[in-house]
Amino acid sequence: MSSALLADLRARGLIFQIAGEDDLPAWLDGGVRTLYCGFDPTADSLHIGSLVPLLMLRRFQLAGHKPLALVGGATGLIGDPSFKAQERQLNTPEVVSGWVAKLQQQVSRFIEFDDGPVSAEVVNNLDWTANMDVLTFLRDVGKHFSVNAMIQKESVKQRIEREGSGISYTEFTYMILQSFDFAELNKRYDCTLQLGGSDQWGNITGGIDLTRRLNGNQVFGLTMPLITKADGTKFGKTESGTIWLDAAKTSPYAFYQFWLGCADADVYRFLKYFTFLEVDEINEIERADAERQGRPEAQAILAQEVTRLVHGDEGLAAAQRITESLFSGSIEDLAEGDLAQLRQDGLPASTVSRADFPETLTQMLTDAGMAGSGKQVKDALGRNAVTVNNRSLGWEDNARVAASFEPSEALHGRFYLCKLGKKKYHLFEIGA
RNA sequence: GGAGGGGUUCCCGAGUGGCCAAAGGGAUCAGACUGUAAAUCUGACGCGAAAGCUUCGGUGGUUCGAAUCCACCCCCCUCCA
Repeated sequence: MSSALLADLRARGLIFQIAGEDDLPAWLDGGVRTLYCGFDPTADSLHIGSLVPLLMLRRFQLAGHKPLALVGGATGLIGDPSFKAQERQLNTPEVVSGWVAKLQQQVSRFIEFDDGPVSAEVVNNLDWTANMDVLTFLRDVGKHFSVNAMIQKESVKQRIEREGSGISYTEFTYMILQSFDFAELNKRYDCTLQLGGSDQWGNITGGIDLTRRLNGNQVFGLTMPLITKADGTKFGKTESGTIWLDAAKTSPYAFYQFWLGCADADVYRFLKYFTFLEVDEINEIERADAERQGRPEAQAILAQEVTRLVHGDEGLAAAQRITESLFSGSIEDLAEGDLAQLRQDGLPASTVSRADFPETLTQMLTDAGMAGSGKQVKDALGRNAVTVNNRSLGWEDNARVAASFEPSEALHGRFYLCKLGKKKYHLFEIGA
């Protein structure tokens, strides 16, 4: 039943370390097991960094195990110091609980809740920590931890040893809290496996030790590799910031574009990490791409698969509609309804009335969010990198805003598709 | 509580009285080349169309002139007690 799962995960490169490696395959094969992975509320949405663990829960579920998604209502109040260079700012309980509610909803999209014995559940560690008093915590939980061992953990080492940083007692306690979660889930749900990113190894093994001491049970841990990019830059961030899972924060279109822009050197690896396509299938794609000249197909497949997983068929369709019209089609062919639809679909857009035109294009495009400052627009104009409905504008047009948005050039009387550089589009809807 | 080190533009990091909007690197943006790639090369990179305006932890002061000197304050780190 499940050593096949481990083999698949290994083939995908999704396994970094396993605690209890010798016994885990047999344990998984022996029946329905409950496993969990935690997600701390550090923002009002998860970002794509959480995608691998989320899909991992689903992979286990598909293989016949019961996943628990833990949203850290308690741990989110403390802050995980693991491999963080600096102490983090505490968020207020109100803010955190608001985030918890959002994450619970988000997490739920990736796992199946109505699936018999392997039905997923969402749990919150605030449930078993909120009412625990300090003395009980210190006596029943803290007593099992050796500070000597804790300060040896790689995850907090730089905070303890490196000059220029430090760690508060609060954050130092995080590991104990997370360990307690595992022991508690073991007791409540018979949970015997914890998943996490490789940065969670220290916290996971802490939980394994505590579970053994508190409950006398052997439990397992599995970590996934840190997602890296071939060029060494951080995965999941772009020029415009974090790629969120929330459609309101990162539109399906932007999300789709993110994956489409994936480097050749990364794309096949990412297909294995982020999709449910079979490894053989992915290898086949890679071979086909290698034989073909020019543009590989893998990015399009990756973008399609992941966007569908996160935003559903509708979100994917919207993203592809926009992409198609901007990069392949010609904008003159777009029907009036299509343009309105693009706006609906999440193409950056704004409505301006002629009476409110600013003095300069630099102002107008900066206001629209197309550039961070007028200087950037100036630079782009100077290189003929700005177009409005396919007509290129130059620096000399800067003060001629109205002339740049000639009524006679409007699409369907009111739309102007403005492009800055090669990829940045903005739809202006201009009324009288 | 004591001693010492430090806080510079997104990040790292130079800069100890004018030549400093502040070296260098990274990141980012734009152009060429391309595949809406990569690598490479070029330009931009506090704000502003410009005139000009605002920055070097904070507040005051010295000076014709301060990121640089002085005073006080805040924050961080290390060691000692």
